[in-house]
Amino acid sequence: MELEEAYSRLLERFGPQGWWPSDGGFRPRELEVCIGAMLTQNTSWKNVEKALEGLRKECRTVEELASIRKGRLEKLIRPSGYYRQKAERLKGFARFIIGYGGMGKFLRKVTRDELLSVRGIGPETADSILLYACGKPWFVVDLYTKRVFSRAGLLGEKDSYGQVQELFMSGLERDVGKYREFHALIVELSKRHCRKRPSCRDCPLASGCRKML
DNA sequence: GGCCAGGACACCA
DNA sequence: TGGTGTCATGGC
Repeated sequence: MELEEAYSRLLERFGPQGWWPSDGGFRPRELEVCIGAMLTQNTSWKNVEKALEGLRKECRTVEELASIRKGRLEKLIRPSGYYRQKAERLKGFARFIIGYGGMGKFLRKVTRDELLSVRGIGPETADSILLYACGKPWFVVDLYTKRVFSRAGLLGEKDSYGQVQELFMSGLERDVGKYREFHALIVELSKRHCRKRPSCRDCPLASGCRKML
């Protein structure tokens, strides 16, 4: 099975996921993706939503994020876990964006290396921001991507982030919409088929692997 | 009551 | 480079 075929199968089964930013009150709305990408590190999206819900009431711009008291920010994002670390890193990220020239310039011009220089932003978070906030074609690799596609026989269990990303970016049409949907569909596949009691029989990709993530 | 979620980083060999 | 401990809440 090739990657384009895997994408088609997932899209047909689960439909479009629509992960890109809706209007949640942050300005610009892409800021929600940037914040969410950091808050969701090793954390379920449900908990992130709780944190965003509190945050959006009093902190909707990078300027507000940079100036809010750290203790207050910790309280607001507490449901997302690791709240001390994340509060510190979010404020640092906000200062970085302001120093960069503001959200507008940041979204247009920031590079992957520049993002990786920010404390708290690693490869997956950087690519999530580039893809879902900046609209640049960087494929997001997560643990699920590695596990699902190594079981489907398309990559090795121990391939590095860069190797996996290269495989997807060379094996797919370079298209932001497709990259966005594909990553979201892989997460959806993992949720539905690979957790707890694996339902492998009708798995669209690796039928019969019978393994949990 | 244990396990784990849309990771990153410091530290070590 | 590769392995390990740490950070922490909430849902199931």
